[in-house]
Amino acid sequence: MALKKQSINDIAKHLKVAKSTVSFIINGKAEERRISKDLEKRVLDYVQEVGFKPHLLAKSLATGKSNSIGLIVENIGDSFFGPIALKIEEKAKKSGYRIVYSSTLGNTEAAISILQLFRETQVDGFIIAPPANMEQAIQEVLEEGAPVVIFDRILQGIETNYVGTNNEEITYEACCHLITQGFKQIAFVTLDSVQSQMQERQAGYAKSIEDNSYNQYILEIPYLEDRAGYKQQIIDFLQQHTTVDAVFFATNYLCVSGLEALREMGKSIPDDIGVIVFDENDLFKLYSPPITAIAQPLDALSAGIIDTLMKKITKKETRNSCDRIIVPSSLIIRQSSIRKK
Amino acid sequence: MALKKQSINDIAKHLKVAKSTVSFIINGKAEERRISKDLEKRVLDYVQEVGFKPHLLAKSLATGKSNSIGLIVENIGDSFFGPIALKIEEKAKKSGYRIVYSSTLGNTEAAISILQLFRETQVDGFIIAPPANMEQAIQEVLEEGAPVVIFDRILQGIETNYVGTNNEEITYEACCHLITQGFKQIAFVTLDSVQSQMQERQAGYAKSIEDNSYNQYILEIPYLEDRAGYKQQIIDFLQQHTTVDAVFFATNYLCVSGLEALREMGKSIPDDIGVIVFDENDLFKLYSPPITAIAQPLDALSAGIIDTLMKKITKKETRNSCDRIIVPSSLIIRQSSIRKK
DNA sequence: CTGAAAGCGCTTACAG
DNA sequence: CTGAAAGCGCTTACAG
Repeated sequence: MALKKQSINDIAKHLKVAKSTVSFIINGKAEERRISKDLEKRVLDYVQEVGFKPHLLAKSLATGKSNSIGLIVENIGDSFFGPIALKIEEKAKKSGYRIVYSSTLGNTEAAISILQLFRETQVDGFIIAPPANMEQAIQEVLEEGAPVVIFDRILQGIETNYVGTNNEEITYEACCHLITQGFKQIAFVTLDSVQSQMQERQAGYAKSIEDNSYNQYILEIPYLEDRAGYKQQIIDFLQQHTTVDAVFFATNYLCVSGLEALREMGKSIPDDIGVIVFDENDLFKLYSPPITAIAQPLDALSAGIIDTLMKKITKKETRNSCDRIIVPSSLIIRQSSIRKK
Repeated sequence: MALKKQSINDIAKHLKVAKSTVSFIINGKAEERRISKDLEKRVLDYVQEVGFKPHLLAKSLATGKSNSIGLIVENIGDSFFGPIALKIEEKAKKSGYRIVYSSTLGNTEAAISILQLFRETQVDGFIIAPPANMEQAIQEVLEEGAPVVIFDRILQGIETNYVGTNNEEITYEACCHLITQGFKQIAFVTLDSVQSQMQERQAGYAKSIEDNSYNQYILEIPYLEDRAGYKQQIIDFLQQHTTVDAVFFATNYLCVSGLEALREMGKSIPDDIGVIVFDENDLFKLYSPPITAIAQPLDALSAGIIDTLMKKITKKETRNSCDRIIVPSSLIIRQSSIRKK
């Protein structure tokens, strides 16, 4: 039953044909190479019989293609990156590509070494949600000619494909919604981060506040691997700014900690304080009261990502064409941001 | 700046030494091979200068090792599998291994084809949360001598390493807790699945009910890719069994749908109905009221998984030794299962 | 102390 | 219509 692994060589020997012939037949080039139907069938039958599996590594070495894509996200366990990784994988599979993934946890050095590793293993393309300061490392990859698609956040100064959402506009819209509801002292809780998506969200917030000549209350928290730490900083901040009557959380996990903080402080939503969060998940939907959330279109994003990458991988497009795809998010208004009359 | 890719051959030529010598030096075997410090330095310096990166695919082909591990989970976007994948990745990285992952979405055929693909790409080992009927496919992998660790659910009849939790005991404990609190008509909402972990959980439930001569109310739902469908089935079930006063949800996503169902039905927790869920996440912790949950020890599980696999990969242990590691979960009692006096 | 050579399993011009 | 040969980039006995 358990036959020893067969190589293309073994097959060729057994059948007394050249291994090049076997190779052509296996790869469906029998016709093109004008190999006789007879021989083709003999080879195919035997291949079937011994359960021959080509050695993909060897194939990759010979062809220079690995049929794999390197996916670098911040945290595969996160409620944004996890589901999007799943969708990317599904779509990649349809094109015959597999995914090699890794989480950076926001650490630039980790991200760079992952990138190196992926380069060394000859992935055919990269999908990256880059932490700060990865410009140069990614530039090197680009110079080697490998296609890369950046998503979620963009990097200044490097020419590559990008898929993201309308962070600034949708945040502006969300904050205006709060203002319309009568909230006046709106805080913005974000990461201490130069990442573009965070900056854009903050810009949207700032604009809405300025439009109405209100005050800005901004809490910037350093990225922590241990999320428990966020809660205390949010509590401290809210205790310092007691007039704040609404909070916009710029990421899902900041909001999770924020909800814990508000609960611990005994604040009631939305009576004491209104809440909106960027990103959507089960928790926000089912929380009491349900939390108004900005939902990114995971399907459209992942489709944009994989389609762009595939186009670059297969078409060998002219180097300088870079796609920028912006898919709009939607504001899902729930009780947490509705002022009772 | 952008130097063309150097191979070991280019280096050897440039330095006018044999490529074997370069290879030995790069792999730190200079001493062992008694290569002169002088030559070693010359080579190392040049390697540094041109930024040589070894071609890992070629290396793998030559050595037969890929330094990669295939990880097959049910759903990378899930609140159990996502975080555990992250931890596995972190630990694997420390041992110099990278992870190639894929989600099965509970589909056996998908799982088998993933397994095939991973075999063809010569991963050094497998970590699998198998759907039903994968025994044979996994058996074939084992016969090739590749180490595999099964987790979350076990497969009957195949001899391999397994890491899991004490599903039956902890479910029994959780149900007894409900009973102690005075709940008498306890329902068990589970998947229509032969997977061992689901069976074990159900056995724990059944035992607790039998111990007290109560009635069993069991709802078995087929695994759906679209989780929205669960909610209606739970509503229907509860409407048929109006005497049910507590529900045990056997997976996190069943509970998410269950909470939606209860909300839609206007049932109040725990006054109308008590709730316990297998698996822990932010939602359960922050729900109103907080949901009593069984928390699997993600750190211990992932450590068990990766340690076992590494042991098998590196030590080339005698084939027949199979580790079975059971790490106990803990019951986190919260308001959803506490009867008000 | 160092190098020439065979080999890992495949592909693909090239020649007949 | 089919095969011999070189090559992908590395490792590792083996020989000197």
